[in-house]
Amino acid sequence: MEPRDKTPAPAMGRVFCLIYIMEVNMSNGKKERYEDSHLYKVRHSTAHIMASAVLERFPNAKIAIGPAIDTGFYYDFDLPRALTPEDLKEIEARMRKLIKEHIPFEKKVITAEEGKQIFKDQPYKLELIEDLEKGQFDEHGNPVDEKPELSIYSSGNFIDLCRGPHVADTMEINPSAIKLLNVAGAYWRGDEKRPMLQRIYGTAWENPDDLKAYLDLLEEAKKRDHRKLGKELELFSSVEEVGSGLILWHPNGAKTRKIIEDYWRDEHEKADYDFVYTPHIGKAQLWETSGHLGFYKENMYSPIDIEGQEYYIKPMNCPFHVHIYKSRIRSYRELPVRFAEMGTVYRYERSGVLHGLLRVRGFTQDDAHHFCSPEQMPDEIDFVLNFCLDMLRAFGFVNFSAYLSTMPEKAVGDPERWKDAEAALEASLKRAGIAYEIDEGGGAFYGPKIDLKIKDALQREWQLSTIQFDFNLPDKFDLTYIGEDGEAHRPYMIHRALLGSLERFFGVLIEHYAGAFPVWLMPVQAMIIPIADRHIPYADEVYKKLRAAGLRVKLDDRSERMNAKIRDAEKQKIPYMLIIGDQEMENQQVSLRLRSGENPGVQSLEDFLSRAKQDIAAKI
RNA sequence: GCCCUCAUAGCUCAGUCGGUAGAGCACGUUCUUGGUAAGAACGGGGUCAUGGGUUCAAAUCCCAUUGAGGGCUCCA
Repeated sequence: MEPRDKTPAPAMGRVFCLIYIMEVNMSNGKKERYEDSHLYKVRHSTAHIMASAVLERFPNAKIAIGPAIDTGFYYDFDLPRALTPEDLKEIEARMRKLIKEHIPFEKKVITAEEGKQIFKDQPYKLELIEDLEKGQFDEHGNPVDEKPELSIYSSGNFIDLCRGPHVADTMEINPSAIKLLNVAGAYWRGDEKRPMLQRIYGTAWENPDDLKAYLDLLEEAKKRDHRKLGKELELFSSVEEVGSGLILWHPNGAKTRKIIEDYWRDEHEKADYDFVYTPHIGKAQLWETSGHLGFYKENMYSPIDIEGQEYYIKPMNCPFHVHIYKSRIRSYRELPVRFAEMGTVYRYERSGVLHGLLRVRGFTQDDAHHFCSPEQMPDEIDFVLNFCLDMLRAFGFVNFSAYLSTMPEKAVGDPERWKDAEAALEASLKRAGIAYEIDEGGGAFYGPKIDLKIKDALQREWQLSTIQFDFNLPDKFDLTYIGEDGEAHRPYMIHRALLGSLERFFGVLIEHYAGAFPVWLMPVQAMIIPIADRHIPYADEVYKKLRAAGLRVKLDDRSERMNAKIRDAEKQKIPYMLIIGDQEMENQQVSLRLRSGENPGVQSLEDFLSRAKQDIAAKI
């Protein structure tokens, strides 16, 4: 099956942070851990300065925690009223003023008693002290082994319970390299049952140039936002009347989706997958057996009554594929069996988590289930991992990393099989040369897994693919194959999604290419632009020839100026513009302009076609 | 689901102190027939998200609902 912890909604993954800094380059060319870097101290210290500024403005504010994060820092406050953008400006101005006062940061080790006295008006700090006193949790609520030393840092009038480290003095903070970004709600200690605090996010860098580079990157990310481009390029929409998290694919998006699906199908065909189709609903009993009603019910929609029987809309495809496997006796000779399906599933997601194409309620997984013998398992993993990487590479993703999640405390299945499976997964990752981290105990209860992450053009990481073992469903559905020995054996089952879901994959694709997809994926590949009406008959001839040659081409015969037509085509990111005027008509040529603004110029139709075909074949 | 913010023409947005609406783009018509990123004129288009309330009067103030955005939580 594909229980809850496999696939959050649309697609196995989430956006990680914008720039994921693991290491920082130092002036001597060496690298150091981010947590040990000066920048980390700068950010953490800037968070304190911010808290100090907030307390000046709201003397009764209750302060919670304020760590450095990958691209800056935040601090959580309990305030008498909601913060406004004006407040942020004001706070930021005060911070600059404070920084320029060259305030030193001073550390002092204290006892819990002293701490309780110092923070007697700060309930959140008192709670932290009590937890630290018990030696159980650090300031982020993470469990700790030893009873830690309590320390406070003071900077000017501001005192905070803090482990540090900090800069020695605000001189080390460049007041022109900080900026407050936004306010958001955040639960105290991330617990939705506890009070909602106001979190101020800010960013801080070593110098104004770095700050500017970061803000530019945020700008660039905004420009690439798939929701914005989806509207501009008429790729998809979702409307209130239909329902949130439900996607309408418009003709342009549908065209690209079909190309993706066709390619996917061809590759699976070549790789010995068998395609299957399965229904959108299934009886309650099916989901009872699979365990979904036990473990996944909160993500499933209410049942439908059909002649007194309960049916559920499918949140996953696995039980259906399992039944196809089960439809007759299987021999070891036909293993591995691979069933693939673009399966559309529906999952309940809380309204607040929905996000464009990246987190939706109805989506199509590029799903498949492999059934193999234990002996075949290492090869099968190798195969599926490489198949996955090739698939992603075809769409222009070349940087990968992975998480390998191993057996959790609560797990089904024989620990020996877990070990085998984990070893096979790890060996495959090594052979494929993928950098991976091990998430110890992070596997699903039914099997270990590999989650693959890709890096996009802005170096943002996205998790799309997942390859998972399942020791649960073969047992639940009593799957067998007849071995050489004539006995029934339990097959291994792997499920995998390469693109994740078409919705999410398309969203990532849009952002990766900023809508300017490679030619083979573009809904419209070439726009023919006649300069004057008298060129339309020849332009139409060109149009027909290119269409006949298999190019997706359009003719712009509006009574507009050529410049306007070029502008519109560029805005639609159409790769080739073929301009046709008197010269071209006379010599049976076209004048080629690219969406990059490059102008290869006048050429024969044949030359253009062979160029286009080359680009399409090269997937550029 | 929770906190905050938002919802005005197909799109992007303006609309002051409460006095029943504007721009640009897009669209339509006409003119224009041009050489590598916006030619011109005219025109159509709005129950100001929905439902209540306050008020002589609501796009504007209040409440609820729906949807969206930034986060949190969930997903892991």
